[in-house]
Amino acid sequence: MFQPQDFKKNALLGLLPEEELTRLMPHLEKVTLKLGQSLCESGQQMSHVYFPLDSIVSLLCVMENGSSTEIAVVGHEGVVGVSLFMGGETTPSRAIVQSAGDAYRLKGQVLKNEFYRAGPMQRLLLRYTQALLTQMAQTAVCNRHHSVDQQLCRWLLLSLDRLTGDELVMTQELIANMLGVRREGVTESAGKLQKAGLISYHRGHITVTDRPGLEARVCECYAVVKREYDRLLNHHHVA
Amino acid sequence: MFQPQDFKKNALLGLLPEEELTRLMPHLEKVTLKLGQSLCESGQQMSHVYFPLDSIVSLLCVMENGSSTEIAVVGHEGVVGVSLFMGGETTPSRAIVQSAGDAYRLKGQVLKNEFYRAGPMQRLLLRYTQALLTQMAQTAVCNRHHSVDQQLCRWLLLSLDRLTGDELVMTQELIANMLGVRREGVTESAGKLQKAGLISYHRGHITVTDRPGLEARVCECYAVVKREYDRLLNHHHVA
DNA sequence: CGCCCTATGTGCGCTGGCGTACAGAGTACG
DNA sequence: CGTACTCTGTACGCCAGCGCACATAGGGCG
Repeated sequence: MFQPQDFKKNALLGLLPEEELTRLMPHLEKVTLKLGQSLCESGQQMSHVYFPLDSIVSLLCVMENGSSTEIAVVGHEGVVGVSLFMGGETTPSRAIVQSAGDAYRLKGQVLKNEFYRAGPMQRLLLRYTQALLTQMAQTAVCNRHHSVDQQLCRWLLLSLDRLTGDELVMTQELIANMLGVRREGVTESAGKLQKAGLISYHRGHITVTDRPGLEARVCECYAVVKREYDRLLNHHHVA
Repeated sequence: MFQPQDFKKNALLGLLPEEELTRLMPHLEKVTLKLGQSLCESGQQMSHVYFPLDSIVSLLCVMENGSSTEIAVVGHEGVVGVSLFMGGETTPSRAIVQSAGDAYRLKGQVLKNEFYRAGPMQRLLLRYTQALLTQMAQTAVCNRHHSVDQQLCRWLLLSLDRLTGDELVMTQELIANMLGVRREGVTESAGKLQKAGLISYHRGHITVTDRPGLEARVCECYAVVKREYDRLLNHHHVA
């Protein structure tokens, strides 16, 4: 069954001109990503790149002692595996599925062939990579200067933007791993948000009940990143 | 006077095949960068990209309240202005000269023309951008998990790698701005390093006297980044 | 139903880094 | 040569987040 609108659930695929998308379609393979699944271990070569539809993937930087920090998050607006077309083939970071869902994947070689045509796909992927750069930079600043409270808000909003509903399936333990803080710290911050009536959660399920409230409480980092994504990835730029 | 070896002080230019370098030469303009000079303000379009020779440029993320954090550092191994060829034209970060010295610069349009030939220059710049990604990611983790002591070591080593001598012209105040910490924190950490005999400093001049000592004390972040730069930017990859 | 495992809540002492304030010491410059 | 400014040292209280320990509670599953 031919479903063009299905591809377009991913913003990058959706921004491709018809010609490019048609060329790629035969190679796009739909897969379901499970919570916690690893798409890429540190330093490992990826066989495919992934275009999430309703799934969310976290890029993590893991340290020798095992503690980790999320450096960026990828959802339907992006692609996992930029190192393949950037030429490095591998990266020192891990890619973990943070929210289960579907994605299209493409064999690395197919993507590279398309990329090296130096057409719309290349321009699009490079713009996306720049957005990713901004996200990482802002994450670095946020880690330095902002409280766990604010970072939790940022994280929730970033996730929400990449989901269809308003519920996240995610334990506080996992959030703590993402943010690189203690689980107890997340418990405390989440408790505040719940008391303030912004979210309600229960054993691994978080429901955002007052998104504007979250936005009022989040640090500027969220808006900076969002603005940059909007600027870099809209239809004006893909002639 | 024709001085091919001069260009090659910058690793990226040095890795270019003769043909590409020859094509660019007429457009490469040598400039002297002064300490504290701004090459790019947040959100501003750059007219040129800069290939540092013996100068060092810091990429900073500035926040609304004015406090800032260095997210990456660029020296003779790289180029300032990746957003020009990545397609975004601007970035939300600032580029400030951290150590005075020379650089070659290239008009934005000339670089883009070369980039869109999709030849060795493009591959090289993309590999460099990936290295930059790694540096930012590692900076984010380091900000989260490591002490000011360790971060100061990392910062000193990163700077040292990009200088010819073993002396940095840099006040503790400026270092604090880079690391996004208090000036007093830097004073304290630098004092420890001096007592340990690793560095000696005096009113804006820091001399590294025991580099192996610094390397023994630095966190893993330094090595991760260095390894990735070495891997991505060596002559094997530019066929 | 009862057991166990997982998720969350809470409390405690500790410490690193913050904000602030101020004191000495170099250095530039009139 | 003296003054003004910059750079560095030090001290104090404060607090966010850490590490640890342990208490509850929900849910799955035999």
